[in-house]
Amino acid sequence: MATIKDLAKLAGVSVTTVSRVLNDHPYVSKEKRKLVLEAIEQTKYEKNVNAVHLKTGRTQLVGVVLPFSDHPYFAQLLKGIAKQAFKHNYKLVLIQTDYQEKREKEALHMLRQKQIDALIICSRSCDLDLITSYTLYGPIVVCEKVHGDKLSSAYIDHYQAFQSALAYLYETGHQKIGYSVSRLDGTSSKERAAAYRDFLAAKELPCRLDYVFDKMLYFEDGETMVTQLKQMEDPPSALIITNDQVAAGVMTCAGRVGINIPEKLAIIGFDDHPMAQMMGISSMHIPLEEMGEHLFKQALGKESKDKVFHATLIKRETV
Amino acid sequence: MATIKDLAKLAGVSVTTVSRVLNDHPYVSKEKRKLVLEAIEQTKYEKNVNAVHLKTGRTQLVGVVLPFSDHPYFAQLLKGIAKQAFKHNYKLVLIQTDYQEKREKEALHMLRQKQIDALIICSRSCDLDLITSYTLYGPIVVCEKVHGDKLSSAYIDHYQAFQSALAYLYETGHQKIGYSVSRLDGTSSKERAAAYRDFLAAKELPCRLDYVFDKMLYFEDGETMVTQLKQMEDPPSALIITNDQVAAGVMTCAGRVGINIPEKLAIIGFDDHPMAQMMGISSMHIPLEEMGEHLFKQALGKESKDKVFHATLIKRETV
DNA sequence: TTGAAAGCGCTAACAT
DNA sequence: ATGTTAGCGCTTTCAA
Repeated sequence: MATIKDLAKLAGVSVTTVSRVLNDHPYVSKEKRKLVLEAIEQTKYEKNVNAVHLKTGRTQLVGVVLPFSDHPYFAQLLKGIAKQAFKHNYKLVLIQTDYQEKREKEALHMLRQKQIDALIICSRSCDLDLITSYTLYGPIVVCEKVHGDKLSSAYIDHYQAFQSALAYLYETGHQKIGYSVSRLDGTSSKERAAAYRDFLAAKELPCRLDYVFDKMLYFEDGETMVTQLKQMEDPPSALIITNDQVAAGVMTCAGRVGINIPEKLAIIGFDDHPMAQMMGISSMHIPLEEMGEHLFKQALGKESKDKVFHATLIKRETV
Repeated sequence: MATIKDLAKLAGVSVTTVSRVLNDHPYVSKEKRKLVLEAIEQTKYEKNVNAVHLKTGRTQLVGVVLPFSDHPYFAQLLKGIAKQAFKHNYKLVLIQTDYQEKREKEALHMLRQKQIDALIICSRSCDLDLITSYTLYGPIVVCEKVHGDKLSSAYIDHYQAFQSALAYLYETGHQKIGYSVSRLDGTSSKERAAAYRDFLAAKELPCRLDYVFDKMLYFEDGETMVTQLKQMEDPPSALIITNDQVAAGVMTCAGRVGINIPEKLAIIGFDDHPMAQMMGISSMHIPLEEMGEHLFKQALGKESKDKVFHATLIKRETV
C-alpha cells in the first residue's frame, strides 16, 4: 500500500507538496499537481486515515448512545442524526446500551480516548454528573433538560405535552385517566408523572397509582396492558400511552376482549408514527427526525446549546 | 493530556515499560508496575487510541451497511451483530444507505482507508463484483449466496422458505396465491420469484404477474396493499407477505373493507416478529438475531465463509 | 512556490 | 527485566 512518501518519490516532489495536493491547499504549481495526481492514479494510493486522526486529533466519528436500536422512537431519532452526519461527512458509531451503565461508560470512554469527536446520548442510565464530567474531552449532547452550560441538549417538553393530552381527555369527559411509560425511573417518565400529579391536583381528582403502567415499550406490550386492564375492577376510561406502537397493540387486542375504543376506552399515543395515522390513533406529534438533526448539529457545535421541542396533539378516532 | 512519555518520566522508567504495563505484557517487575500504575492514576492518563490504530493498522471498528435502521428486520439483524461486537470488544460504524450506491461506496472506502477493520453488508445496491474487489482491503460479509471465496456470507435460503410457504397454502386449498416484496430487484426477491415460478409450473397453475406486489416494507404499506387488493377483479385467495409488519398492516386494514382473514384471504408473513405472534399471524420464522451474530463472527474471520439459515413455518390463525 | 524536518502517541524489535 | 530507538503515515511550521 502506497504512502505519501512513495508518491513523493514517484512524482519527484516533497511529501509536503503531495500533502498539499491531497488536501487541496493552494501554492502548488499546475505541473507538480499533475505529477502528483498521476502518481496517485498509478499507485492506487489511498490515505491512511488513522495517521490523519493521530495527527489532527479528530476522527470524523460521532458516537450515538441509545438503549435499543430496534424501537421506532430511537430509529426515527437516529434517522435524523444520520441525515446530518452524512451531510457533514461524519460517520456514526452506534453504542447500544440496553440501559446498562457499563456500556454507556464505554461510550464516554471512547470520547476520552479520542476515538470519537463528540457523543450524542439519546437516553441514559448513568448519572448526569458523571456524563457532564466527560465534557472535558469533547462535546456531549443529551435529550433532556439540563442545568449548567457544559452539556448541550435538545429535548421534548414532556411536561407540557402530557398536560395537553390530559386536558384534551378531560375536556372530552374523562375523569379516570391512566397512562403508561417505558421505564418509570426514566427522565421523561418523571416529567409525565409530575404533569399527571399537577393536573389531577388542579382538577381535584384522586391520584390513582394503579392507573400507571410501567414497562410498556413495544407493540406486543399492548397485549399485556389490555390483560391488566381487563383484570381491573375499576379501570381507567382513558389512557395516554407510551408511544404509538404500544397504543396500536392495545388497539389490536382491546376489541378481542370487548373493550371498544373509544367508547369504553379512549387512547392517545405518542410520536405520531405512520402506524398511528393508518390506524386512526390520536397521538402527540413529536418532531423526532428534526430533533435528531438538531442533536447532530449540536454535537458539532453548530447550534445553540439548548433547544426545546414541543409536541402537538393530533386528533383522530381513538378519543 | 498526558502521554506515555509523561508517565515514563513521572514513574522513572522507560516508555517501553509503560507500554508493557498498559498492555498487560509480562516481564515487568512488581515495583515498576506499581510506579507506572501510580503515575497513570496521578495524571488521569488515557491512551490515545488513534496512535494505536496507526501503529497497529487496526481500529476495532466494524462497518455495518444497511438501507434503513428503522425497520424491524434490519434492527433485529443489527441486534445480533451488536451482541457479538460487544462480546469481542468491537464497536460498530453504522452506514445507512437508503440503497444509494454512493453511500455503499463510502463504506467500502472506509475499509480501504483502514478506518474499519471489516465490513458487514446487510443489503446492497452495488454490484457484487465491485464489492468483491474491496476484499483486498479487509474482510467483507454479505447476506446472500455468493460464488467464489473472496466474500463471506450468511443468508436465508429464500427459495426454500418460499417453496414451503407456497406448499402449505396449496395444501390448504389455495390456488390463487400472490406475494409481496420490498423491492423487486433485490436479491431475495429474485429468489422468491424463482420459487414462485417453479412452484406454479410444477402445479400447472397460471403465473399471475398482477399477484406480485412491490414496494411493501412497512406496516403502513399494508394499507396500500389492501386498497390494491380491493380494486382487483380476481384477487388472490392467499398472500405470502414481505414481512410481519406489512402482514400486520394488511390484517389491520382488511377487516375494515370486508376482507376476512383467513376466510377470504389467507396470509403468511415473514420473520416471525413478536407482533406476528401477538396477532396470530402465520409466519416464516427466520433466526435473524442468530444470523446477525454469525455475520459478525464471520467479519472477524472466526466462522466459516459460508452459512445458510433455514426458515421454518409457524402456523397460526391466518391461513 | 517548495521542501526539510519535527512531531502526533504509540508499539515492538533489538540490545543489554 | 528494562531501555533505546525506529518507525506507523500524515500535517504543518519554518526556512528558503
